[in-house]
Amino acid sequence: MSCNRSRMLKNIGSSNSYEDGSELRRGPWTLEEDNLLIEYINCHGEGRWNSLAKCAGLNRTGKSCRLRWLNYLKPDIKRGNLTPHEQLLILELHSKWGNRWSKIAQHLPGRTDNEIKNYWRTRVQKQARQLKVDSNSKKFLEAIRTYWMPRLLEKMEQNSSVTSSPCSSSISTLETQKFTVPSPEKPLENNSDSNNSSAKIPEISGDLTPAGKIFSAKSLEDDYYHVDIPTYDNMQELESQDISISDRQVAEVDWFGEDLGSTFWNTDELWHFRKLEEIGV
DNA sequence: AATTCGCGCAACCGCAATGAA
DNA sequence: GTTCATTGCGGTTGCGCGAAT
Repeated sequence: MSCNRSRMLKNIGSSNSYEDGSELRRGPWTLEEDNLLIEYINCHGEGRWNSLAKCAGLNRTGKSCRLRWLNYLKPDIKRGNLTPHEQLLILELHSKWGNRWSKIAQHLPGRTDNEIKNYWRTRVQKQARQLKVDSNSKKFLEAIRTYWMPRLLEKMEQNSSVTSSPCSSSISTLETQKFTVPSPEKPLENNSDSNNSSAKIPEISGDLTPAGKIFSAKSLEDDYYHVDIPTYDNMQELESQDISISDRQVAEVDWFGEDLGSTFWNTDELWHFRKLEEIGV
């Protein structure tokens, strides 16, 4: 929800009472409250949220102040839609750690655990519902690996070719050359044949850029294919590369104008996926 | 034009972990 | 060692908005 939209909310929040009789506010934050919180933290720093709430003149719980600051007001919060790169990272890290939102968020600078959690619930679980499978099931993970991730990599390639950065285009070429996207015509053969390596996310070897390292993957023969989880350090290294800049640029020009979430599974893919289920793959 | 419905997201809640007194 | 306050985390709720009917 945008800041403006937040302020447009008609509900100005309910309230409970403090022991001293003053009102304890709940619900959406007002512009005035935001300003009070920002000014106070700018002067005194964050932490000790309960006393902060009182000293700042906010009739809010410390918890509420902390949440508002961390999820919305903090200066380094990145607003806007998640880039394909970030989405891919979320999918990867979730397959490794599950619902450890805060841990996942640590690897996406500027993104909050709440945002990632919301993304998972609204976008990813929506895909699972469409496929009529549990979002934690092996089948769904397989579908993510087979369809979703290659699409994200395609998107990354498209984005980087638009911006035509030498660095970013080389990265995406490196990745997508080896990443076989099942064609709508022949996905069953590829996916059902365990000896056919074209259905696998292949091992990426050689000298990789930071982005390439992040997404280097082993064969899908493992239940859960391995990815090198980026450390915060190489995320920062990545942030300094052209690829991340171009990602951001693309995001800013409404990359999500096309609803990525709802367009991942076209009719053919859904049909093939259900066929895979029928034959017990 | 009015109503319904689903989605996205900010905010809240409960619980566990941590640390100070 | 115990109690209490604070912090952090994951799950859930509720509301505005826009699309569909």
